[in-house]
Amino acid sequence: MSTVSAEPRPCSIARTLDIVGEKWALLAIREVFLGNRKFDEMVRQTGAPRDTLAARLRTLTGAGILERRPYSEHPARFEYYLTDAGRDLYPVIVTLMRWGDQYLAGDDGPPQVILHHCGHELTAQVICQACGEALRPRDTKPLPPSTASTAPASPT
Amino acid sequence: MSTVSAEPRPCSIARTLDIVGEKWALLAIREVFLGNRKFDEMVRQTGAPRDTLAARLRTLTGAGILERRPYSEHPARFEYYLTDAGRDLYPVIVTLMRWGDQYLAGDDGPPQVILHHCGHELTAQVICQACGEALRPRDTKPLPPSTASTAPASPT
DNA sequence: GGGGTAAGTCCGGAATCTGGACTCACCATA
DNA sequence: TATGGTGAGTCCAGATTCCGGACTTACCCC
Repeated sequence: MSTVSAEPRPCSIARTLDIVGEKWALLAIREVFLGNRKFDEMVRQTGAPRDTLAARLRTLTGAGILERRPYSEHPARFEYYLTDAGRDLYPVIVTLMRWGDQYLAGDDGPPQVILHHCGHELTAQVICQACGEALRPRDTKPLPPSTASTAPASPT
Repeated sequence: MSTVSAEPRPCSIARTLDIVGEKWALLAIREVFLGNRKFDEMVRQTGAPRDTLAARLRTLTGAGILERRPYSEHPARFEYYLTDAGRDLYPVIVTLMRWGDQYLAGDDGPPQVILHHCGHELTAQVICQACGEALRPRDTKPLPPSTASTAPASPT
C-alpha cells in the first residue's frame, strides 16, 4: 500500500507561519519590540493598511502573542504588549534582521542598529544549545519523522 | 516643522520579508533544506497550490536564494538548490521551528526532529555573537536610527 | 471654534490565491 | 500496444484578500 501522502508534512515551521507568516504580522511584532504599542504608531512605522493591521493584531492577540490593554477609558484606547510567547519570537525577528543586514543593506549599512548590554552592537548568531557550536546546515540531519510519529509510541 | 514621517521605517526585517515573508516561500526553502529539490515533491510536502509554488520559486530564484539547475534535458527537469544566501536563511528556519515546537506541538511533541552532529537533537539558540550570551529582548536597546542615517557619515 | 490624536471601520477596485484540470514528454509494465 | 505513472509546469474561473483613502467618534489643547 503506497499511500502517496496526500497530506503536507506536519511541521512546526508551517504551523508557526500560519500565525506569524505574513509581512504585516511580523512587522507589527517588530514595532512592539521597539516599544511602539499603539495602533496609529504602528500604521505609521510599518506602512501597513489600517485595515490589514487591525486584522493582524486581532489574529496575534487571539494566538496569545500580543495582549491588548486599555490605557484610556472614555475614548477607548489600547496598547499592545508582548506575551511570553510573543517575546519568544525575538529570535525569529533578529535572525530575519541579520539576514537583511547581510544581503539587503544599502551603502549606508544596516538601517537599524541594536545595542546589546554587553556593550557591542548586536549580531545575532544561532548555535546548538547542546554543544554551543555555531549552527551550519551541513552539520544537521533531519530524522525521518517515521521514527517518532508512525510508530504509535513504542519506545523499543 | 513636524514632518510626520509618512514613510515606513527603513528596516532589514521588512526588506527580508518582502522576499521570503510568505508562507509558501519559507516552506519551499524548508523543503530544499530537507533535501527535496523537485517541484512535485515540494507541492506534495508543502500542500502549496502548484501555481503559487511556481511563482514563489521564481521569486526566490530571482532573489538569489535558490538556484534552478537542470538535471534532465529532453523532458526538461529541474532541481532547486540553495545559494549561499539561501543557506544563510537557516537560522530563520530553525528559530521558526523552535517556536512552533515550543508553542504549537501537540501531544506527540515536535513533528520533526533534527539531529546535530554533536550527537544531540538540535535546539536552536540565539546568542550575541560578541559576548556569547543568550539573547533576551530586555538586554537589547535599539539605537535611534538618527545616529547612523541622519548624520551623513561623520565618524566624530 | 479649529486642529490634533487615537483606534478603528467602511468602501470599492485591484491583486492574489486557490483547487482542479490540462499539457507534453518520457519511462515502465502488462 | 495500451495503461499508468512521473515531472514541471500552465491555464482557468471563482473566492479571497489587499490596498489606499475617506469616514467616525471622542477627547484634549489653544
